[in-house]
Parts: sequence; C-alpha cells; structure tokens
Amino acid sequence: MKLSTKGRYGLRAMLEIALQHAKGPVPIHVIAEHQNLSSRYLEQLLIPLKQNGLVKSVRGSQGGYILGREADKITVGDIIRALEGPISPVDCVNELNPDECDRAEFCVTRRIWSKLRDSMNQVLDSYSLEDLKNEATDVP
Amino acid sequence: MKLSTKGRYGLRAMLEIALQHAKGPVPIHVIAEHQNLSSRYLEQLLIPLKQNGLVKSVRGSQGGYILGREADKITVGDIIRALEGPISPVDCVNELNPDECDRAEFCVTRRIWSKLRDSMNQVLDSYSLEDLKNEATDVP
DNA sequence: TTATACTCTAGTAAAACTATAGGGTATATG
DNA sequence: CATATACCCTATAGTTTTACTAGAGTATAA
Repeated sequence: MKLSTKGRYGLRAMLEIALQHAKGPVPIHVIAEHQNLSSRYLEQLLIPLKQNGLVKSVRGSQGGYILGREADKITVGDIIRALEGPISPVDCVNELNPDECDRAEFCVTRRIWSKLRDSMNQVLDSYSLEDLKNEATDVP
Repeated sequence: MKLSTKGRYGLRAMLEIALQHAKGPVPIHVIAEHQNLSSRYLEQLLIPLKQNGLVKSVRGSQGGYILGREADKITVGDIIRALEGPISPVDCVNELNPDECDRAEFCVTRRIWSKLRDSMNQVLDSYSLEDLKNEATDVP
C-alpha cells in the first residue's frame, strides 16, 4: 500500500512548476536540481502528466513546462492517477479496468475495498495544487 | 497503492476461520481448498497472524487454527497491518518506523500523506471480522 | 546557425512479490 | 506406543515491478 517514487516525485515536480509559474516555463533540469532528482528520470514522469493535460511543454530555448490549467483546478488525485493509474487497493474494484473475479457477486471483502478506494480518492482530491502552493509560500 | 496477495489472501483465510469457528480448529488445507490457494503459501501468511495474536494454532491431529480473540475484536485493519506492516502511503509518515527525510519540516506534501494514512486506517478499522461474518451468512 | 530543451525508445540492475520445497516437531487417536 | 495429522521453521527460486540510465532525435528562440 505504498506510493511509488513516480507519484511522490511527480507531485513535487508539479508543485515546483506551480510555484515558478509566474516566471514562465520551468525546464526539467531546474526542477531536478531543486528537488535533487535525476533529470532523466523526471523527464519520463512528465510524459504521462502531459498526456493527461496537467502540464504543457514549451520546446526550444527558454522552454520548459507550465501548468496545463489553473492550479486550483489540479488536484493531488489528478496527479497521482496520471502517474500511477487508477487509485484502488485491488484490481477487482478498479473503475477503469476492473479485473472481475468469479466470486465478485458473493465477495464479502469487495465492498471494503470499494469503500477504501473511495476514501483514498476523496482525500487526494480534496487538495489542489493551489492549496499546496499557499502552504509552501507560508513557510518563512 | 495496491494491496499484495498477502493481505487479500490473509483476510479471506481469517474470514474462513471465523465462519467455521463453531466447528473447532480449521486446518490450513481446508482453507486452501475452499479459497483455492496454495496451502504452502497460506502457511506462511498465518505466521504473522499468529505472532500478532489474531489466530491461535492447535497442533496435532484434529488441529488447525482458531481465532485469537472474538471476531468483533478483530478489524480488517488489524489483519492487513499484521500481514503488510503499517498502513501508510509513504515511509516518512509511517508511525512505527518513520523514515524521516531532511525536508520533513518544510515538506508540504507530508501533511497530505498523513491525512491519507489516517483515512485508510480509519476505513479498514471500521470493519470487524464479525461484520464480514454477518454479511457472508446473509448470502443465500 | 547554434545552444537549449523537449521527445521517443530501449535497456538494465536491484528489489519486491509470489510462491515452492525440504526437513522438522507436537499431539490426538487407536 | 505407533502413527497419521497438522503445525513449524528456513531456504530458495522464478517472475514482475521499480527506478533508473542511456542514446539518438526534434523543435525553437536568440
């Protein structure tokens, strides 16, 4: 029940882009240096974020990444789902690609996993990048 | 953010033991056959469950496993924690064995992981084996 | 024209997961 | 007391996933 580094690094990268939004596109290497990550790895994390419309890329000199939409319209859940796929403790209650098993109808544990799934999504969707931005700038 | 088979199989095994509680100790091979699992693998899952007092073992002929305490005193969270360790989306908010990082003090994302951790534990602790037992016996 | 920065694809080492296997010990029963 | 039953302990092996690393290419501002 752990988040992978994809989700954690990706969220930190998104926050970095959000914080520097005013200054224009943020290049990968800047994020990587700030967050002490491999820029080559970060590069790969930005692909699904772009595909999901959470960031836009600007190529060429002075290029980099900008937010795909306003920070208050991007939730932590959006970011995690883009990077790690549907948030679900088991595949049989995965909404996108349910891996139904024979016993689904009688399965007593299934209901618990559904409830856990909903709760996880609810918590992660209750935070937007804007919220994180505000907290980050509050720090002295 | 997936549960491993340990957690899923373990919960099903515990439910099986709870359901057959009246008939005395339930041998591993019975659980394994009912749930279509490898009994050799199941054997390993029962070790941590026993260490955590969730089941007791009875050796010898007519032996098997019985619940370590009443079904309404065992939550799904107890079972998952016994099998998979502390329920936490990241190690830095793991209560038992916190893997604090340098940035913990300023870390904006940390608060979200705490809230997610609490929510996950709360959901899983809101179901007892007794609840599951009741649902299971309701099925025609 | 050139430096900057994104894009796409492939490969790889390490860790975690999911078992399988062998040899042992305790105990109820006949 | 012999024996079948069933738990107990440790080791290991195959597979998958994770977390990168690397090479070659493309677009664009200056």
